[in-house]
Amino acid sequence: MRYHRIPDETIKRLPIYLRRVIHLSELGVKCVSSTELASPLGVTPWQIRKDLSYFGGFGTRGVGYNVENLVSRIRKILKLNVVRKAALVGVGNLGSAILSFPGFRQYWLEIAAVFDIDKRKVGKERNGLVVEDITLLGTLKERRIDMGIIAVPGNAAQNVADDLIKSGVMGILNFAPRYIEVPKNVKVITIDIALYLACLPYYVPPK
Amino acid sequence: MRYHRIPDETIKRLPIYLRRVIHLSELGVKCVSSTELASPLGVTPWQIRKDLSYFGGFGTRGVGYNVENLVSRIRKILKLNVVRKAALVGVGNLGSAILSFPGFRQYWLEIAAVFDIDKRKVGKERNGLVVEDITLLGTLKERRIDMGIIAVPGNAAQNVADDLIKSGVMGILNFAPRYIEVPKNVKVITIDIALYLACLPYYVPPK
DNA sequence: TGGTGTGAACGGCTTCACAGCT
DNA sequence: AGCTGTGAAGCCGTTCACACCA
Repeated sequence: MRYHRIPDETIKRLPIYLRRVIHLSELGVKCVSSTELASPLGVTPWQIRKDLSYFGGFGTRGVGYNVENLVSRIRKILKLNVVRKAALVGVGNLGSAILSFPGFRQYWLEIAAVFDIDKRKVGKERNGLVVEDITLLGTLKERRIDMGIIAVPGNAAQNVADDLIKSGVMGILNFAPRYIEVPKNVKVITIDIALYLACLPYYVPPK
Repeated sequence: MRYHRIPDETIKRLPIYLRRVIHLSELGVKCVSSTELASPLGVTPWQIRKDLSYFGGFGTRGVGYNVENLVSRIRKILKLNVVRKAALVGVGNLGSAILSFPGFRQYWLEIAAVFDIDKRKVGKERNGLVVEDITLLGTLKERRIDMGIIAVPGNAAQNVADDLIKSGVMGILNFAPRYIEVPKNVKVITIDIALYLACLPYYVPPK
C-alpha cells in the first residue's frame, strides 16, 4: 500500500483528524482507536484506517493509535510541522472575517501580511497587521510567504492570482466566485460560498 | 438516462452553470454551445453535456443550448425558481460578511432573518434586518423560512442546528468547525474554512 | 480478544467515442 | 458539417472481510 497514489479526498480529511487528535492530546488522552476517533467526526473507522494506511500504518494492532504520534505524523504529512505563512488580499467584509479567524492557529497557519487596493484602508491596522498597498505584493518572495488568500471581487481575482504567482506564491485559497487559471505547479482551492447555499434548495423542496 | 440517480457532484456544478448562463442572458446572448459554456468555468464540454443529460437533454443538436431555456431549466432543477429564504444565526465577523454578501441575489436566495445570542447585538440593524434574540428561532416555521446558516462558535453549533430543525428547517449551511448530527431527512452542508487552508501546504512544499 | 492493516470487491463519477439530430 | 445525447469503458475512492499482531 505504501507506494499508492494518495486520494485528494484523503488529504481533505487529514486536517479533520489532526484537529481532533490535537484536542485529545490537550485533554491528556494517550491512545485512541479508529472507532473513537471516527464517531464525533461523522467518518467511518475503516475510512480512517485506510486513510492513515496510505502513509504506512502507524497504529498498534489490538490497541489503537498513540495520540502524540498521530499529531506529529499528520502534521508532517500535511507539511504543517512548521509555521506556514499566507498573505491575505482584500480586506472587505469577508477578508476581515478571515483575518480574525481563530481556527488557523492550531494548524500553525499564520496570516503574515494583508493587502488591499483601497487607499483608505492602506496603512490602517487590522488584527495586528498593517494593511499594505496591493502594489507591494512583489515583496512576498523575500518575506518567504508562499500562500495567498484571495478575498477580492470576482473581476479582480485573476489579476490578483497572477500577481501572487509572480511573487512566488504556489498555493492559493480563493474566495472569489471565479474559476482561476494558473500554471499546473500552482494549487488553487476555491471556496465559492454562494454555490453551496445554492445547492441547498435542491435537497429542501419548498412547501 | 432519464431515470438515473443524479450524482451529488452534478448538483454542485449546476449553480456554476446557472451563474454563467444568467450572465450570458444579461449580455443578450441567445445560444451557447457546451464548449463555450465550459471553457471559462474550468469544466470540460462533455462534463456539462452529461450533467444536463441527467435531466433530459435540452439542447439542440448541431446548434447548442438556448440560454433563456437553460436559465429556467436549471433554476427549476435546483428549486431556485422561487425566492428561497434562509435564516442566519450568529452575527460575528463571519456572519456579518455573509449577510452583506452580494452573491446570493442572482440565485433568488434571501437571508430573511438574523439571530444572535448576544443581547448587545439583538435589536441592532444589520443590512436592513433587525437582529433577533436566538430564543425566537421558533418563529421560523410560521415565517416559512426553511433553511438555516450557522455562523456561531463550534461548541454552540449542534444546539443551534437542533433548534433550527425543531423550527422546521430542512437544510443547513454550517460554517462552524464541527460535524453536525441531524435526522436523515435534513441536509447539512458544512464549509469548514480552516480545513481548506490546512490542505494547501501539502501541495506547497516549504522551501 | 481486540483493533489495525490491506487486498479485493463494489459503486459512483468522469471520460470517451460515436450515434443521432438539425 | 456541427453539436448534442448517451452507452460503455476506465478511473478513483469507499466499503468490506479478514489476515495479522499485541
